[in-house]
Amino acid sequence: MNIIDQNSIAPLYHQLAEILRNKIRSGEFLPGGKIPSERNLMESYRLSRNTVRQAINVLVNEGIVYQDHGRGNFTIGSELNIQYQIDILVEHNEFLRRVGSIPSVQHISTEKIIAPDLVCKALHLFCNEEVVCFTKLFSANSNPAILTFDYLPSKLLGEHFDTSGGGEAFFKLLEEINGKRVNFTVSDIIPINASKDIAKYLGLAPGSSILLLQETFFNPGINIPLAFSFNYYHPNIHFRIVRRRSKFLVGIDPKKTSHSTEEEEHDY
Amino acid sequence: MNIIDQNSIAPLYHQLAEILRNKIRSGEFLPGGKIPSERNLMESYRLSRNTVRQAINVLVNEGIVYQDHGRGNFTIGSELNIQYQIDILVEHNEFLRRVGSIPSVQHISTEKIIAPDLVCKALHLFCNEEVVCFTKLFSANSNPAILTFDYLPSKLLGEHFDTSGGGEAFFKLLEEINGKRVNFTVSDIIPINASKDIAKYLGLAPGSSILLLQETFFNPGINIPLAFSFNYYHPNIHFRIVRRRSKFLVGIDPKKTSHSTEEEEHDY
DNA sequence: CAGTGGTCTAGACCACTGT
DNA sequence: CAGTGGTCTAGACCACTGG
Repeated sequence: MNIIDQNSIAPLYHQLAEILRNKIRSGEFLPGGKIPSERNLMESYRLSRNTVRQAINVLVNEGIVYQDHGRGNFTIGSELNIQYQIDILVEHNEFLRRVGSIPSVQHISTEKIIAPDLVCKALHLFCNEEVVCFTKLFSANSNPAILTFDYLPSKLLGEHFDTSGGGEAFFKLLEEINGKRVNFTVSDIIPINASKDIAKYLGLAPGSSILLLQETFFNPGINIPLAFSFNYYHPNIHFRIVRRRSKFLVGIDPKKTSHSTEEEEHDY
Repeated sequence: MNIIDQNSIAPLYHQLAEILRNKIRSGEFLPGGKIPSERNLMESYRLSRNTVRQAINVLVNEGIVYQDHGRGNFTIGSELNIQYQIDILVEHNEFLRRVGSIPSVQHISTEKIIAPDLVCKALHLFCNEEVVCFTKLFSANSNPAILTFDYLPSKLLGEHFDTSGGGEAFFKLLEEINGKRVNFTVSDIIPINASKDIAKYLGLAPGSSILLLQETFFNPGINIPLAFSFNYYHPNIHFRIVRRRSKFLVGIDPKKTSHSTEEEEHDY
């Protein structure tokens, strides 16, 4: 699929991003190497410059391409490949797949319980409200990778209660129930020592240092938390971040606001 | 500064982003509230729609604005404010300032040492190469927040060796020396138990669970690591991530490639 | 239905890089 | 200098939301 389909539902910039992404993954564009110039891509795919740039922007945000003014656009070197990209919302299975693993999910339990304090607070519930907790273990190549506890208020679940619910992404369940698309989540990354139970599931020694991701799911009408998750990560899953430097000050009360129409470039 | 300066060095979209950002911070745009529509902003600031969208895109990427098709653009609710945004590269001081703290830096030491193994590997050095290690403690409101160890190969430093180098951002030093702009870094987030030394600097009990950020600095000609840092974070510094859901499949070898010009929308 | 964001085009000029 | 990415405009049409 190296052709843009003008009639596809998928936007052109997305199709082009997909094409370029595949060429990077397949090695057709060498790691650290140059990709065709934007004007070149315009002609090759019969797209406007803005659309080409939009596509490349997607790849830049994914951390697999970088741009160098006056020189060109380049792929990121192979040793810098993302391990766990944390600023785009896709399900755990997809993440594991992306780092080259064969993912699998084991459904451990589905229980109605009184919401733990933290969950209560995160979901704006009353003290003794009931939630359903889905417990799952995601594995990569049969090795335990992520242990998840997903909490959903019983009142939202209604008649949907279903003890199976195995490999499904939590998103999908949320959307079936809620009718609304979950379009973002907010997570805190917290370092903890694994409890005996958690360590057992992840195949670690009790007390091992691991990462806990506390995630709250929101629907488009924000400020209304829908659900909450604890995600415990096996140390083999690396959280890797590409931080790009923004060219201009991303400021809060700049120190020098005295000059009226001063340019704002700072080197942070 | 609510006016766009057409003659400023700063791009128009950046100026508009700054204006909107300030209105969000000041509370002029209520938390969770709607901001003016894009067409409205076009008129108010005499900008084209694309430029307005580019500005808003900056804020979306910063996690302080979200977009809702057909409804409008909204600010993120106050309780969701970013604690530590990890996908834009600014110096630690600026981060601390952004979460409402008064930052300060204590320069602890500058030493020439033989590169530790991890540093050697990260910087592609020979086994016994010499590096300079800058140790600093960043505080927020006088409370210890981040302990950093910055490593730079001696051969890059040349005559610049300077035992002071206190509060300067590591970036700036790198750029002075290297002449090139550091434009991104790659970091791994690792959970550890604080050693006695580290715990002491951060005012914690030895063995406390904390986050370690191992960061490698690259210059635009990528694949050439310039420098390396260990950053130990006090648990009071929260790492918070906003994950947005991408509307389209961000795919690897999609399972269904059978259909020739099939649309690619999937719900991950 | 009117109003909103989402996508796209065609064309322009600027700033930076390397030869 | 030619070639590259960076910014910007003016205008168009689509898709989604809500009354």
